[in-house]
Amino acid sequence: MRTSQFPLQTVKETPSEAEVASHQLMLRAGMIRKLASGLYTWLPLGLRVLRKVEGIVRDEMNRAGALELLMPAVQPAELWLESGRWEKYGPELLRLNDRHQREFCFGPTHEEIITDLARNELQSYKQLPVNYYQIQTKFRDEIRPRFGVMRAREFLMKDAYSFHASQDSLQQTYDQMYATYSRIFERCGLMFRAVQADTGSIGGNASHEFHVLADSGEDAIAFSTASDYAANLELAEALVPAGERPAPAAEMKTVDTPEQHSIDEVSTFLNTDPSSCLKTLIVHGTEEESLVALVLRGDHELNPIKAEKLEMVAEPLTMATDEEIKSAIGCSVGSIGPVDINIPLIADRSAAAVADFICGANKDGKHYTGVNWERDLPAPQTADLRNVQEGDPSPDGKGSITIARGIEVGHIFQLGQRYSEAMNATILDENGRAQVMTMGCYGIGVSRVVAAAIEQNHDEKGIIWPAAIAPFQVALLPMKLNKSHRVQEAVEQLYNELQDAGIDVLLDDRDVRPGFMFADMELTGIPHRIVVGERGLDEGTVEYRGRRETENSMIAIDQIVSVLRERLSNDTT
RNA sequence: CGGAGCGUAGCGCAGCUUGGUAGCGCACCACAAUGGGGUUGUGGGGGUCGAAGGUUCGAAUCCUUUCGCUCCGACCA
Repeated sequence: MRTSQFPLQTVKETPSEAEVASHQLMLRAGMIRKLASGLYTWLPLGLRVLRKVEGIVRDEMNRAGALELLMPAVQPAELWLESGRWEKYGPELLRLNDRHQREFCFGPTHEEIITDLARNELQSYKQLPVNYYQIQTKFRDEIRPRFGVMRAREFLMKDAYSFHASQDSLQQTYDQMYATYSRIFERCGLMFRAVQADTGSIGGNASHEFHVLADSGEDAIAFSTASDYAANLELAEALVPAGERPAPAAEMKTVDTPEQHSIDEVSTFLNTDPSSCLKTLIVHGTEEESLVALVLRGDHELNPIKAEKLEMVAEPLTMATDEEIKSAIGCSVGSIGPVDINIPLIADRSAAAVADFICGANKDGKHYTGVNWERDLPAPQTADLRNVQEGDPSPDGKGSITIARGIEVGHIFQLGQRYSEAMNATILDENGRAQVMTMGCYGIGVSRVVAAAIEQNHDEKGIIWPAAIAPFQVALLPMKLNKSHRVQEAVEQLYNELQDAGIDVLLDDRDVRPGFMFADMELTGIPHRIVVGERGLDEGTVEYRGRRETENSMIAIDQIVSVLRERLSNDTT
């Protein structure tokens, strides 16, 4: 391809709307343009990358024996009513009416459609297992679209759904998809981790998320230093602290703590450590107008997912308002404590293991010190309520926790019979009896992978593509193209040779100054660059530089194609 | 949806407080010079100032309404 035929729509200035690196760079490099909130046009340069990711995904899915199909993006309401999700899915579902006022939605996912297909197409256990997939545009009316195509409303997704006669069979396909996903992200040249995940609203048994590791990622992931344990922070268990709670050593006293509200303020004021303070959070309970007190160690953070799984606690988790707290407990937020509190109380397991602690006295401006469970107040009901922290023991008993950030690009689920049962998707088993099928589902955010790749691989000059998904593998830059016949001849010949070698090459034949070309090629992230100029030609060489390198190397012009071919084959493995 | 902010040329912004010819940089077009890290000069094209209504002799500017977008909190590939 030549830049004269493939214009680079690059811009020097960063559009003000873009917050994160990938969004800024995708706009600046001319990969995408925004049409409206959460809606993007993929320009030719961006589409080349999207198609390459898509190609890898398709290739690996096919290799795993999955069958590609294509379902409609617009779906009739009936099926969603049948599964119960027409009500449940809420405002994120874009609903439409046709000219006859029949109700439809634009598909945010396709469980209903595929289950409907399966119940019609599949009659016998002999047809199982099957794994159908598609690569298709989805729409989710996100509350807050953000970060360009990272969290767009319309996005490209690969979604797969498998059907089984047994849990064993599901487990086999699940394991195979786990391996397939690993291969896909490896081939994309990305650093990623598979982590245990919450099954969330979709429900089901096992679930893993695949995260591209990047400091700007929205999710926190807990890893073990000594094993392959990895879990979403939402899910990672904080273990019961080892050892007995120390015996009380101090007298319980009331102290004045004027204007000291936060744990930091109180612990600094009393010259102690946050870990010896307990904080008490008041949340709404399941019962009408009821409140529940959650007690955590001062240096720990509440995990809302864990909290809202408690029977007593309302889902979704909401904090009580200042007024509710004032009227129920009689003090303001900064002075609440577990002693003599008049609402149900649940303590985090770590908080229950602290002796001689400091806590609010349920009177403004007062705290207690030297408080002890069982002596000064009853031993609490306990639960795992907190986020794990760096340095906590790993839940699998091996090593300790480190925390990294990631971007969720894939998610695999064992759905079980959630949809097949609701929609009566059955097959006949060996005994001729109807049996509800067991399902799995497997998603990859194809357009998000593109953004995540940039988030993980960029520098101050621009994008640095992994070779397998780069829009072009090699940039060919002639110096003084319009002034030098020698350069012209050499570069044309090289261009043809590279193309004949099956290399994706972009020849910059614009009449622009070299600095302009360099800047554009670096911004658009083309991994390999060749400069052809008079200087080199005198010696029979061209200049080569990899996108991550800072120095040129001179390579004989008759060697360059084989050198490149070798580097590219190393890149893609 | 709640809170904050912004809408002026394709992009980045000034002008608004104190009403009076709509500006700057980048990009774009033409010519010339330049030609190995976003070069320079000269000349040029492009804006119903988000929209509607009001106040006024006169509104980008003041008032009201409305739409859109971005950011901070609850969803997910």
